[in-house]
Amino acid sequence: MTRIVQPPESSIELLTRAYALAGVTILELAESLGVILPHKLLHGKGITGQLLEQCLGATAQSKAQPDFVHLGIELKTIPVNSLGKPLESTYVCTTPLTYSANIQFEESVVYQKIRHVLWVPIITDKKKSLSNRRIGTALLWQPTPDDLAILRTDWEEHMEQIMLGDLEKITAHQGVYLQIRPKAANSRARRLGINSDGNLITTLPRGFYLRPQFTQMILQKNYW
DNA sequence: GGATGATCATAT
DNA sequence: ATATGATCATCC
Repeated sequence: MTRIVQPPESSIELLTRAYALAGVTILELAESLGVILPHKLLHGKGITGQLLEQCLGATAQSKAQPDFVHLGIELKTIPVNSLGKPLESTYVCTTPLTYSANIQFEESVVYQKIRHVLWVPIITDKKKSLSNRRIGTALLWQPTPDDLAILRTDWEEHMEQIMLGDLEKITAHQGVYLQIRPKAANSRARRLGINSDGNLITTLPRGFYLRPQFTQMILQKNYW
């Protein structure tokens, strides 16, 4: 998608733009941008996030960088029910599977993406169509020290398992706030990884995700 | 009903 | 081919 909106110059400007979208439906947003919505969300799972990126002036890249690089802010749309409860987990970034060097949590892509997030709730009724989902009140958020302590521990445990070459032992059951799940076109997709003997292997691509319990806590703490 | 593992579209 | 944008589909 082409960018027709200039990037916001400050976090305040970004938040002001986001607030102005509260109450707008996805159909209205799409029409204002001249975008035709897919008839089924199955064939346009990422469209909501892409519409928000476009109208908020995100620096449209597919990189391991926050959406607003100059502000260090990541944009996340999050589907919520009428009570504000998240309906899905939140993808963070690709999980490195050939990891070896000594890297600290604060240097990780996970941290760079999570340290400052503009959450845009999308009020969603899964029985209804994408077009009548409605944008909620945005929240500019940073993790608390307690949040960070848990996220750091989760990340360290995941990365240790990867460094030990235990890729096939990874399961979504692991991690308090941050989990690892498949992130691929399908279950036959393969990426390079390292096994417990230190040899290169191919394995299922994975991504880091935030559990809904965590994002629910974020939203409810900040809206209530 | 909620979580895990699987999947779809697009940009680069 | 891989990363980002996510939600779907099935199992418990």
